[in-house]
Amino acid sequence: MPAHEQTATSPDGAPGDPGAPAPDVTAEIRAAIVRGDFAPNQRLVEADLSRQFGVSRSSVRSALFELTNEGLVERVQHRGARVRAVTVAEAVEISEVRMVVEGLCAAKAAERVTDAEAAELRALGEAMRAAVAEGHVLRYSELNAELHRRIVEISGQATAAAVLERLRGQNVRHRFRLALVPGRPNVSLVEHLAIIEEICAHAPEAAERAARRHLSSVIEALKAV
Amino acid sequence: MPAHEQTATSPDGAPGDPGAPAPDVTAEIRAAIVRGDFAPNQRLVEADLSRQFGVSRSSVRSALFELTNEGLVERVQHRGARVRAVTVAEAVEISEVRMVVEGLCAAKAAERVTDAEAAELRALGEAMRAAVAEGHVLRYSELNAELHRRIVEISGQATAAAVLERLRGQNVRHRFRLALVPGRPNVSLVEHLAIIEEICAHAPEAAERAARRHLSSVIEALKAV
DNA sequence: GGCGCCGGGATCGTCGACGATCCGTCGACC
DNA sequence: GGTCGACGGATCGTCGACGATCCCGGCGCC
Repeated sequence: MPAHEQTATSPDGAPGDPGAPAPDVTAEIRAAIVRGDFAPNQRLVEADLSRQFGVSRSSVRSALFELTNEGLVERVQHRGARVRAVTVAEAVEISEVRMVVEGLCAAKAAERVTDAEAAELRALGEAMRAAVAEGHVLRYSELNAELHRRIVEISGQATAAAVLERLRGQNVRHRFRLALVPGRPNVSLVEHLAIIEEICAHAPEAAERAARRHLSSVIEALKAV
Repeated sequence: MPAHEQTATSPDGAPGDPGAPAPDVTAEIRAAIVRGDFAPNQRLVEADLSRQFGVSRSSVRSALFELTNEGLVERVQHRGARVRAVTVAEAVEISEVRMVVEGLCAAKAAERVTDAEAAELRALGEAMRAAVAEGHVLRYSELNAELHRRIVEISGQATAAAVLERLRGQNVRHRFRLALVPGRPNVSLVEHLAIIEEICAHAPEAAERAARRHLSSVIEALKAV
């Protein structure tokens, strides 16, 4: 029955199976934007996307709303949606907010971290060190995201987590570019290790300072590009 | 032609004028929640709201989505929406995030504030002082919101502004209760004046500390209730 | 020749109906 | 008597169609 297989991810003109649990169009469009299939400032016409993904216009519409308040899409009344182009200035602003909120999370994490979690963080740090040593930029980037995510998790701040989640999605593009700057991973690594150490030492204020120092360095690097 | 007039605000069973520019249902529901017409945890059934406000279910649906990511409404797949009840613990979390973000804004405002804006802030401070002296709690509360908003505006941080806007909406209820604590306005007033002074003195770090001190005090007051 | 007005096309906002999913309840079986 | 499974009501998610709004181009007028 190979002929019956259906590529749920392929955006062809499939008739759309009414029985299927509606594959998440939001996720698909988001992925397409992050991946670069939809260029910045490209218009996103509801009817087109509707045909392209094989779902109704309502679904596309709702997806575009969701992506709008994730900050990936811009909408103007009666004038449609387009992929949001995040300028460097905006990326800096976003990172500034991230700086203070992640600082808060680092402080809270330092207060609440358990021994098991501390060990986990240290293991992450070692993995990052290894990735940098071996020049695995992509791997390092993943671990980076993982570390930030894990710290927020340990902090137990649901509100901050939601805020950061949204902010982070907006400058995936700039983040990419940043990881490729020569020498950048080394600087970044040291800062990350410092954050880990302060959290494991249950030093809230020092952890906050370390987190802010790190993001501050990210901001400088952003400005330099 | 007085008979043709239509009370756009009255949520009766009017047939709904298709020519009308669709009064913003989102705003109406939001107002109803903030005002207390819809109690916390009350179920918000799309069909009911649809009849109640005289718009189609799709419009109500879209409004509920918007309110959901403003944090005023909770939604569960296939199980409907209800008014979100913000616990004290959540209100504290929200205020903690506000603390660091408003701290950032205060610092940026201190860097960018012009003389005209400084004068405006000082005038606001005086108005607040007068309101407290005369016991105008409501007036003070309004000026309070105005001050915070203005500082963010001066800071020029659009991202931070958006984040704060959303956070602020979520604990309107708790904010109300707080203003009524005896002696609270006096404490709050002093802190506000300190923020204003540091901003006007172009002292970013001091301004950030003052803003954090203020929010920190708000958090303590929240916990005490 | 430049400016303002007006139609055509494209696109969005709104609507009511259909199918799918979930919860509560009743009945049967162990 | 307790537990499991099936039925029914309620509610949500999705769909395609209609009307409204906006931009773009051509035409007339100054």
